[in-house]
This record gives sequence, structure tokens and C-alpha cells, in this order.
Amino acid sequence: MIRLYRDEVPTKVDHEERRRQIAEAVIRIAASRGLHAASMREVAAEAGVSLRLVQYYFHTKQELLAWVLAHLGEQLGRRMTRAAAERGAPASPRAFLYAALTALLPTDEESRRIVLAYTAHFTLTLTDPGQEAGLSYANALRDLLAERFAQAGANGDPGTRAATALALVSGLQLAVLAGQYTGEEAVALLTRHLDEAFAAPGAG
Amino acid sequence: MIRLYRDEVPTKVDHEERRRQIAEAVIRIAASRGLHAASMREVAAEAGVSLRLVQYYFHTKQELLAWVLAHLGEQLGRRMTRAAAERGAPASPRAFLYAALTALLPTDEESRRIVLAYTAHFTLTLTDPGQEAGLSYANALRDLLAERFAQAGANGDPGTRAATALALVSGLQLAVLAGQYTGEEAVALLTRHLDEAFAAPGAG
DNA sequence: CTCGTCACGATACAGCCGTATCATCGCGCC
DNA sequence: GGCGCGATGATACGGCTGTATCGTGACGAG
Repeated sequence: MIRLYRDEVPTKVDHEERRRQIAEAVIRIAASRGLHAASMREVAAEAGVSLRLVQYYFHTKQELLAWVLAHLGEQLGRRMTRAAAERGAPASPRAFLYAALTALLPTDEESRRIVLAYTAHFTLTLTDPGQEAGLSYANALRDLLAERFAQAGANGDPGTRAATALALVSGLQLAVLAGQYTGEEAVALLTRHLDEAFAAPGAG
Repeated sequence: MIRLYRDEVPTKVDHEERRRQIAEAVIRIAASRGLHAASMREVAAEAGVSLRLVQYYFHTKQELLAWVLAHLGEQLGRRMTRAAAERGAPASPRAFLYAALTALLPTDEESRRIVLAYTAHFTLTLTDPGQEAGLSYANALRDLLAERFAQAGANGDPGTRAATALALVSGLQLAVLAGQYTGEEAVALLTRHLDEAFAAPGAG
């Protein structure tokens, strides 16, 4: 028969919220003990729920990890746009670039957790077939940045600028996570690189 | 019969060679199916030996992984110096920088395997306590490159140059491994970045 | 009241994991 | 010829893994 519940999906608890709660547990484990330590049982314990619940909201572990990955991407995107918005609305293309790229660096505890978990996921999928979803996302981000580089009047080819900047950010993320640099040092390194991209020719 | 082996230690087989054989199996597995797939049994099968043998030459799995990591570092170092030597001996500081940094990018099947396995290892140790060994190595490499940047007369602070270049290489490695760029594209990106570091001020 | 279904608990299952134990072979040495 | 020992095979053990099954309160619908 046709569902005639109030007017919504027939759920008494907020599934999305539960999933978020469990996903956060995965992220916490991945950031502290590594993604390989995130077994279904560990995740359940960390989230304060039973193993059955994790199975209930994510039928399989693969589904759980995929959801977590999407959740992480969302959070990273929000961080970028929020940081850009804080530079004044609407931010100039150049200010946007500084803000957005800096927002990707692990500078505080939260961003460190996010980037660490994201990196672990990323590395795992490196050997899995067909991860083109993340690829197109990365390319879209690069194209967006390239547009901003062009608008901001950066030297050289905007596409090259964007690709180089993103790769640099990616490398700096790892360096900070490994403890080679502090978040501030990485920001300084990135800032200097961007400054160079905008340096007036002849202003050695 | 004549002793073809060491006359010092009473070993009939070359332990180092056996270890190398097993380590290569780990690298092959890590590059194709991921480091998490490299169980002791899988490694034994891939190396064509029995499980007992892997245990015999590496008392524990942790010992095996540590050995593999050292092996990978060695191979990467050899690739760098070899590439530098091919640019003429002794290579100019600037040529050395181009060669050494390019050698770190996954441009062929072998380097792809090495970098992929190295990345997997690196990511795993990100959440392990006390991995300062790799850190001091990274710092030493950066200082060496900084020296070359200074000798080659690069613009700006040599330390910043070296740190930025290394982080960029690291990011490009990931991008190539993920399939975002080809090895050649990454080399081009890196080359352009280095060109900029050496561009005469005012040569916009 | 009955019933279906959502939400969840307890527990079982087969399989793989790293590691340990025991039993041999091959071979130089006394 | 026996012995010691390095090198290796076969196999067992406890533990953890992801997943599946069965059961059961709560609660709105008919």
C-alpha cells in the first residue's frame, strides 16, 4: 500500500544526522590512529553506538567510507568558501585565491583532522580502479582557480598557475601533517609563492 | 667445493638478496593492490616463497615494512643521483636541481611503483608516533637543495625555494599517481616553476 | 486490538590476520 | 658416521574482520 505518513519520509530518527555522527567517528579514528584502525566495531565504539547501528545506516563498509569521503569533501569546500567570504564579500579574485588555498592547509585541529582523514582516503583509493569522481572534482577546482588567476592578472598561463598552486598546497598539506612544517610556516610558504605569481615583472 | 659466499658469516644463502626479493614483492603488491593488501601470506605468494621464509628473514611484519621503507628510500636516492650524473659530471647546480627533482616524479613504470609504495608507507606512518627518522631525512634533502639553489643563483631565499620545490614535487607525485596529470605534464609544470625561480628579474 | 514496520540489540559465522611451534632437509665439521 | 646448525616446510592458535541472522521494543495505521 501507499505510505500515508504525515508528509515526510517514514523515519522517526534523523538518518542524515546519525550518519554524520558515525562519519565523524571514522574521521576521528582516521586522524588519530589511521584509517586502517577504523574497523566497523571501532567506529561503533567511537561513535557510542552498537555495531548493528553502523550496519543499519551503512549497509557495507565500503558504503560507509564513500559517505565519509563525500562528507570530508563537503567540509573542505565549506572551509574554502567561508574563508573566502571572510575576506569581504565579494572578495577580489586575488584575495579569494589566497583565502581559498590557505583554507586547505591544516592550520588548526579541525582542519588537521579533515586533511589527515582525507589524505588517508585518497591514498587508499590510489590503487582502486575507477576513482574518476574525485578526479573530475579536482579538475573543476583547478579550472575555477585558473579563472581567478586570470581575473587577478597573475603572470603566465592561468591554468599552469592553478595547477602548480594546487599541487603545492597538496605537498604542503603532507609536510605539515608529517610535522615538517607548522601550519603557519606552510601558509607563509604558500603566500610567498602566490606573491611571486602576482609580482609585477621587473620588481625583482 | 669453493665457497662462493661470504667466508665470514656461516650463511649459505645471501640474506640481503632474499630480503630484497621479498621487499620487491611488497612493493609490487603495494603499487598494484595497495599496501593494506600486503599481508605476510600475500607477500610470500608474490615473492614465490613460503610464509615461513618471510617470517625467517623478517621476524615481524613491522620489521619487514621498515626494511621496505629503507629500500624505497635507497632506490629514490639512487634515481636522483643517477639522473643528476646523466646531465654531465659534475652537473652544474642548476642542472642538478632540474634533474634531481624531476627524478622524483613518477614518469615510468618503475618510478611509479616506487613512489606509489612510498606514498602508501608515508601515509601509514602519518598517524604513528615517533617517525622523526624520515623527517630528518626530508630536512637534510631540503638543505641540500637549498645549497644548490644558492649556488645556482636562484631568486629569493634559497631555503624557501627548496622547501617550495620539494612540496611542489610531492604534490605533483600525488596528482600523477591519481591520474590527474601524466608524468610529462608534471615534469613540464615543475620545469616551468624552476624556470621562474631562475628568471632574471625584469624578464617578465 | 492487531499488525506492520522502523530502529536497534545480541550474537553467530566464516575467513583472514600475524605469530608461534614442531619437524625436517642439506651439509660442513670432528 | 654422527652432530650441529642454517634454511625451510607444514600447520596450529587466538584474535579480529566484515557480514548475516534472529529477536524485540516502540508506535502509528486500520
